[in-house]
Amino acid sequence: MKRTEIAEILRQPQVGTTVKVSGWVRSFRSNRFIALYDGSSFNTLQVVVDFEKFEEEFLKKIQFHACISVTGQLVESQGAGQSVELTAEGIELLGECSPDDYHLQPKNMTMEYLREKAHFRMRTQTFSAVFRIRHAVAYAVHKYFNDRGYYYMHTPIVTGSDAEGAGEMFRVTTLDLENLPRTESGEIDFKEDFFGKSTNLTVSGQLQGEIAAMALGKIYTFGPTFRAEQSYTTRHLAEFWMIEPEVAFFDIFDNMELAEDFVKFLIRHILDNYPDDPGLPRQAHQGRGKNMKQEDRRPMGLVDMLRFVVDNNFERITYTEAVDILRNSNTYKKGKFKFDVQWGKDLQSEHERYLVEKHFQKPVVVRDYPKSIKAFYMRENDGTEPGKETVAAMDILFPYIGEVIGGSQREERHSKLLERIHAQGIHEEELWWYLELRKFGGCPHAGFGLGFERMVLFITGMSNIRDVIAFPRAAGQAEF
RNA sequence: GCCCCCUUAGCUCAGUUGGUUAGAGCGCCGGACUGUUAAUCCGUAGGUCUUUGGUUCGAGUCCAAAAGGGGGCGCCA
Repeated sequence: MKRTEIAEILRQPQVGTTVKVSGWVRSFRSNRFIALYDGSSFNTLQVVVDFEKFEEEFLKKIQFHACISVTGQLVESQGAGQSVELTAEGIELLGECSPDDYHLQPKNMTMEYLREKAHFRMRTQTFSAVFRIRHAVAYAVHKYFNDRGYYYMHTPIVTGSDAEGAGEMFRVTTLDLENLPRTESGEIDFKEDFFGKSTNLTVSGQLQGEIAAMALGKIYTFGPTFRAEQSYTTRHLAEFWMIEPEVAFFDIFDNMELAEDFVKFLIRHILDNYPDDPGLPRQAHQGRGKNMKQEDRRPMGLVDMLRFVVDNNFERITYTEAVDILRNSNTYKKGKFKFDVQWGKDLQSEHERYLVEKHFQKPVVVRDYPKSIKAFYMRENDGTEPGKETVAAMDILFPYIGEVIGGSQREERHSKLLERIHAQGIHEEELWWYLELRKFGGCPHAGFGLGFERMVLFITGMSNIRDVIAFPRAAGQAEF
């Protein structure tokens, strides 16, 4: 007999029919009621067992997270809590799960404990919900761009450029580390390496994305990204997924509009299509308050906060305005910021959090940052005071998770770009192709990067980014 | 890279100013019950207090180092 997924049974219960379901045991109550889930739904199907029909020894093996197949008749439930249930006629034990040495238990376990048991944590209600939502957000990303005529580009994972402008890179090599080939002058001879040159894992698909935008007009990338930073925070990973749209003829304002609309679409997609799933992460989200300092607690429930973000316009300010707001704040005047606020210095997390959580109490888009603190490819703004040059960069700051998007209008003027490449000590030969884009049929364009896991973190209300990716890679951590 | 915190039963935790035999809840195991919703009730077992070294008459408790974990900062998405 062919098995039916639990989601299908719950969606359109055919009372009176005989069905076969397969799944894992979430609980076995009263030696009579099995709560069975198979991943197709957030909900379980109640299987009713007449214990006199089965061997006692057999029923004892139906334990927490054991895997079984059940054949039986769907009937209307006599109990409260579910409308239909399955009367078990035959049960097949597919996989035992002895609680003696099994890692999980039907009780609250800490996120830290489950992180160490990543091969089982998706079986919990919280993590299965998180990964269903993760899927849904990924789907929404593609839907959003596809519906608007964007093309999905696959940019390379291995890059020969070490000037992508976004942090430390992981080296990719097939050289024998015990016996490195050397040039006459004693340096490592990368001509002997697999690609005939030094290569790394990508830190951004943006530069190649720009190539595509200069031909296809509107593109986006969505792929793995690698940064070898020693970041020990709840919002950094060494391997994460990033979405990077790049659009020809866009300026910084078009870019901000796209970013806001896009992010709201993602959240709305989850609110509209997954009304059940946010439930458990929401509990996690509110429960986390227990060990938190008062000032760090979230005042709103998760769904309320998601609605709030979707229903309000993001606040838009310039970097210069942000500095003014911060310097005029009571927090600043009382000397309560750890770091000084000064035009020309980058905003610190505490400053961003003040703007978002205290001052505006909604997502904030900050633009026009000082040229000196931003990447070489960002377009220099016209008409700024000498010494106060800015670039058309923008960051979108969210409550609790900070920067979720970073983007800019790109410098499309060849001479300006070359100037900045030189000023930052980058070898222009590295970027010859990037420079040529400005020489031959270039145009104004803009784009941004959205940290996928940060978005999922925000939407699920989880508190550590390592809990929204199945197998987190971070400094000192690559198990599973 | 810098700073802080944690490590006691399978899990989550308590353990007073250093003082006899280290406790609880849940889980496991055994039993009872059988229309339950993390079922309930009764009972049993379960600990080299992360490791190493030190202080002390005496260390789960104090000190130092190591290992593992968590958090903050920086870097950013």
